[in-house]
Amino acid sequence: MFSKACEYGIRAVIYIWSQSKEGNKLGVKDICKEIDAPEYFTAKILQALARQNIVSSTKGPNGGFYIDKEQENIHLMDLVVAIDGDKLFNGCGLGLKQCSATNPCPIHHEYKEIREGLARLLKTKTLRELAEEVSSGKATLHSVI
Amino acid sequence: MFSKACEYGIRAVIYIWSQSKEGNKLGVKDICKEIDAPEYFTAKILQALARQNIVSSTKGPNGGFYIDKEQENIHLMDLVVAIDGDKLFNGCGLGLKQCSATNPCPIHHEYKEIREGLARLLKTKTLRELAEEVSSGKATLHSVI
DNA sequence: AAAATAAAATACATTTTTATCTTTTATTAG
DNA sequence: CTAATAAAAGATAAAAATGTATTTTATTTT
Ligand code: FES
Ligand code: FES
Repeated sequence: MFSKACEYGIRAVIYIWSQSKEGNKLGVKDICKEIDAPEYFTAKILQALARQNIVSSTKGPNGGFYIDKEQENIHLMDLVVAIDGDKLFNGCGLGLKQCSATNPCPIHHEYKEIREGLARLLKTKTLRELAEEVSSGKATLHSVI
Repeated sequence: MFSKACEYGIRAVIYIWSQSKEGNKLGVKDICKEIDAPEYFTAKILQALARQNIVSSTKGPNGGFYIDKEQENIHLMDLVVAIDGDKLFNGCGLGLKQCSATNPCPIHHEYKEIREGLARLLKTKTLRELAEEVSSGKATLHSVI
């Protein structure tokens, strides 16, 4: 469904959110240890997200990634689109060049429902809510194998 | 969502179904022209599907791909799993090593619904139904750009 | 039996995704 | 100001997905 980059990105950002209290910043190493993701690869993803203003970062001692006031109303959808683009939400399930109701593929109507259900989920959930689930212990960002 | 291989495979098999009347067989070239898919790549996919008994084939003159009596009750789900596996239907949306209700990721409950909705769709639809949509002109297997 | 046909198998090539390592730049602490 | 720190940027590499071409095998027609 989502790319690996997107999975790591979501987990990383939720973790940053869950730890982002008054100016507290997190280093890539810490993040990746917590969410069980490859360090250099995840760093690239976070850098791209910082460029797109989904998260904030500063260099130097006590530097790291954090959440800014302006980023407080970001939805999961924004994050996913920033990494994977919007093909998943517009594209045809069977790969036709364009999804269209007037020229539909055989699963268009049903697939559209699924696709829109997913979009609704991602648009509804804020990163704040998801982070809260983790902070409260109701959800986790790494398997406990 | 689905891999390219799976998209081509679904389109190809639906087309074979839509044309499979009394012993009529279809060559890869014809199939790919109709569904606008890369020929050699699609051939591989169809060969794999033939090995897994999702479609039938014979070599030689008048040979090609066709649907056998034994393949008449195949659902779209069988086809998708034969090509892409079942990770999409079991795996965690955020890439945790295992999806589990007792150790859920922050989107587990909602994602599970989406995932199961998709599975329901694929399990409900038979290839016969989908082919009928195409035969009757209600749906198409290639964009009309 | 020979020629023609079309899938099957094999080999190869390209592109995209995922992952790692090194160098540079910005920031802060001392 | 200097040294230490951590992200940013750039270079490489490995793996997987996608795509193409060639050879082999089975089948049928003549
Ligand atoms: S045309 Fe295929 S999903 Fe809309
Ligand atoms: S644990 Fe993530 S979807 Fe179930």
